[in-house]
Amino acid sequence: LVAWTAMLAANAKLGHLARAEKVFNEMPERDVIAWNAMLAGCARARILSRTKYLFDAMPERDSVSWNALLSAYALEGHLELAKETFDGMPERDIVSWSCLLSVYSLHGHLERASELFHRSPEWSIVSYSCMLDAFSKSGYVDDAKAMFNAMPEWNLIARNSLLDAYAQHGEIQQAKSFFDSFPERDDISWTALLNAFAHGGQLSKARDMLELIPHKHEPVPWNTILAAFARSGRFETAMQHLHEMELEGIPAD
RNA sequence: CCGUGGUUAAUGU
Repeated sequence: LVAWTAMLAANAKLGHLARAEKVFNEMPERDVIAWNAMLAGCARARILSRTKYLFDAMPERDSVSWNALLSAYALEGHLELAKETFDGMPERDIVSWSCLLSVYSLHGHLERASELFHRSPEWSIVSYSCMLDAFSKSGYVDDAKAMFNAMPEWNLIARNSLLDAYAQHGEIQQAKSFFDSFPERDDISWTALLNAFAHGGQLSKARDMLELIPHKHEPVPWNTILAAFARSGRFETAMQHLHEMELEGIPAD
């Protein structure tokens, strides 16, 4: 059962919904975790009707099922349905709270996010990260930083979030020294750093930094620079950059 | 106290 569910979840995660459903249908038995995996697959594929249908058809539901449904509504931008789901849950765990918080954060509702954060019975690293993003999105870099400092522990996502806050506001020095202090970095860290230089008016420096990225052929950092050239009205440079991308074998998507 | 685990929540164009 564990192996079947792992297969199911892997297919669902890769977006192979049909294969996931095939596994689900062929499984000799299904427990609530298998149902939840199938539910999450539909949610990720953004087939809301199927997600809701599965949810209603499940023989039993736990908080993971409810959280998956909440998350499905959030993905589709149905804030009210997400809220109704949250309110209608028989019990709310720490993920339920951070899930609804993420909905408000992602959609830029700082007031609602803040209210929910303070009403939460407990905070996880995700709750803090969501609030950090909510502040950052609304332009409150200092509050984002305060939220970061208030966290009991930090991971790469939290660090990337604050780095992105600096980057979005073009605070190059802050971003640079913060980036240098990271115990580990991923492509998102690098992209955020590029963005700091791009938004801080040092576009050619940002371009040069593409060469320093460990995974040089990730398309997102290149697209970031391309977008920055376009925003600044340097269309000739943008076209040249696009040509360089072709030469590097980076597909323009 | 720490680590691990078949399903759900947070970061870049």
